[in-house]
Amino acid sequence: MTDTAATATATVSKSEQAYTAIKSRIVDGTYSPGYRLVLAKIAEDLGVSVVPVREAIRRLEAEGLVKFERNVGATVAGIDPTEYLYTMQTLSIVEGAATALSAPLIGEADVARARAVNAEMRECLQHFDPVRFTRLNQDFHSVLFEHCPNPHILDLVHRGWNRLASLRSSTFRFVPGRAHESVDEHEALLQLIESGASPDDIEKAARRHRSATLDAYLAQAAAIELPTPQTTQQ
Amino acid sequence: MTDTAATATATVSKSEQAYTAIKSRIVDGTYSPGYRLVLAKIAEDLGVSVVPVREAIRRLEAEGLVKFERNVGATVAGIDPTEYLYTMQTLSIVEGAATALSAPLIGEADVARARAVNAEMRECLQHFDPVRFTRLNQDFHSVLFEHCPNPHILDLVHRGWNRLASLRSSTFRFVPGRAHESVDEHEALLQLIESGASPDDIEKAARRHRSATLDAYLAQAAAIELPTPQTTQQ
DNA sequence: GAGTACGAAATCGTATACGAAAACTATGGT
DNA sequence: ACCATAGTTTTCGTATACGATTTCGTACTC
Repeated sequence: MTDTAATATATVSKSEQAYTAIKSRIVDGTYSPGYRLVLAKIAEDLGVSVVPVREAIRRLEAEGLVKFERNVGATVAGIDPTEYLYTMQTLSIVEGAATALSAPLIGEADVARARAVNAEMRECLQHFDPVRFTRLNQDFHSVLFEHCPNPHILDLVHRGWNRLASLRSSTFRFVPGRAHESVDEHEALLQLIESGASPDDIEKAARRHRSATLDAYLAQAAAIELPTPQTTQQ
Repeated sequence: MTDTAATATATVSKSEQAYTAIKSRIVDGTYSPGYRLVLAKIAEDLGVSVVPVREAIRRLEAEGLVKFERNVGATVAGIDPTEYLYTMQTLSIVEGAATALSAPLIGEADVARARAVNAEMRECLQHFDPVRFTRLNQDFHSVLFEHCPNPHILDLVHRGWNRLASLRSSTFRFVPGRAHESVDEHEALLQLIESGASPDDIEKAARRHRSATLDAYLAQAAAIELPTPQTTQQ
């Protein structure tokens, strides 16, 4: 592992290294929202100087994963219902488009794979395993949009998912009732694709699928009077 | 002017300065596609060192305005029919969504302003003034999406427009026949909005408006056997 | 006791410097 | 005449250093 990293180090710039390292730590939750990213500290951790770290952080800022304030420092972009709404809405749009554009390129093997994943998701509901459910959910949708022929749109989708991952979205999204609906909608989506439905219908369905998740969260958040908005600080 | 810049310098980081300066030079065409951005040279021009320039360029890379290659250097993102297609397709999606989300917030004053702009665009067609036409076109669409309540989507729209600007898109887009259609479609869009049409219909219309421009270009490009793909070099 | 002012510590921002990689040029061989 | 190769130049990549700014803690005043 360290070996692989070292080998890679030879061909990859340190700034790239830092970017990847920090990004994955944000996405996997090692650095959770609000966490203060002190340049010097990260630089030391990664065994590089501050310049590449700074550069990496600026790039992550552009992706919305990091919040950067002049002369103050960088923090992992915070959890905030409004941001969640923005992100989900944007994702519903770009993901819907990506799925529609992918649809004609999705083969039987892909559908079979997606079905297998969806079946596993059903199991997760039995054993109540939200973490695994969330991961599988990403796998499922990856199958749907991974063939998208427009790399710009695909990139936007990935950014959205990363954003959600960094927001530890499973805490948001795992509304049990909604999860059951979700797997049903997945099956419906697959059938729509299999049946060669129009891109427009597929797009609508994909979009609605995500919107529904957002709505479920909003409804719950309103009901429980927002347990999540632990505003800014870490 | 220099005065204003100097005053601003006091409160704005040099990296920010560099970012803004380079960005505007790309968007306004001072640095045209393929132009080589030599760090040291830009640094000298702006009176700063290479570090902030490098940072700025990395940020511009994230926005797709700059292409950056390890150990080789940065160039202004090139003109390339494929990229144009990707950008336009993406823009049609996000702009369509932005317009639909804005629509309920567009007031009579906005519509009037848009009409005035559109009238001017008609004039530009008489006097054949593509540059002004392009600028007005942006103004027109700004009215349509500027009220978009989702800043993420709005940001994506802006990035798309900047991208097109950097691609000197008027050379692409100003297909005379298409320009006439375009102003008509603008009027139709305004009427749709005035009549309180469903967001869905507005989105479709806005999206189609842009797709049609793309199609017109593609048709022309196919006909003239691509005069534009002056591939990479500057 | 609360609020303000001052000083120390932490952290950021950027210039400078130097090593490394790529691009270019010139020279020699076939 | 053309290709390969070695040397030179350009340009990038990053470490280090230091000044600037903010933050935090402490003491002082009202």
